[in-house]
Amino acid sequence: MGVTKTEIFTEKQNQLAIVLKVLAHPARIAILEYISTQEACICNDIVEEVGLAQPTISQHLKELKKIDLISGEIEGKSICYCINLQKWKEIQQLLNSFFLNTQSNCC
Amino acid sequence: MGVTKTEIFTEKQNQLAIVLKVLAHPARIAILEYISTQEACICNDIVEEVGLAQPTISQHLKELKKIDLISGEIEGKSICYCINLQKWKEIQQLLNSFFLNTQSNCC
DNA sequence: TTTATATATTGCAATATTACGATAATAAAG
DNA sequence: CTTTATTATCGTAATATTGCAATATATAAA
Repeated sequence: MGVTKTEIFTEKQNQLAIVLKVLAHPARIAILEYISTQEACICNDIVEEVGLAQPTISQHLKELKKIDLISGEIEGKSICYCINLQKWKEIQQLLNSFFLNTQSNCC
Repeated sequence: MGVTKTEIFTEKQNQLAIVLKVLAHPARIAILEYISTQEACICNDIVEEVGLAQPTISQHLKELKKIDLISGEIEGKSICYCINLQKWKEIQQLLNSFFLNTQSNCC
């Protein structure tokens, strides 16, 4: 089939999976890392930095925006992408509690 | 195309993406959570617990094993699956450093 | 050896993802 | 208004993922 059976899982499990899925691509990891190193907000050279075609980067940015991980503000004719710190920390906590709650207790 | 251009990314970016991809499915999250709640090592009722067909669960377990996140020991006619704590902590650290290094400094 | 139980593998259909060329949309500059 | 630069969208090809029925494999019990 190719479609995930979300209905049999909990809200939390699905949400965590969605967030992880967005993060689970080297290009999107690279984009996030690159944005974070930029002093100013001028983040329109992601295309050159990452090395994928412009439509591909645009698509990846869209996915990051979809879960509110980054936000884009129009700055002249370019757009400034920034990490949404609140969401960032939210995800960090989501992952932390997952890792803390899920521990081995055998073997 | 549909194939990720791994060659243009760093080793770290690719590794992180692979690990996140494995975790990025509600069924695999559910499996890990279920295994962690089991007192003993007898973890062969994952199929009933999660609610997917047996071959599907087997496939998900295979992916978790592929990155060494779980290990399966033969115990009679069933197999005991356990979380690999060392790998678990390794991933946790990998994620932690990613989240610490990647922070917003604009907007 | 036969039967029952548990897990793995194979093969396949449905859907999702990745990447990019072509093109549209938007806004500053001339 | 036209041109230029930047980002978004559309359409499409190649590949990956998800899920399951059918079947294979392996081990314990009878």
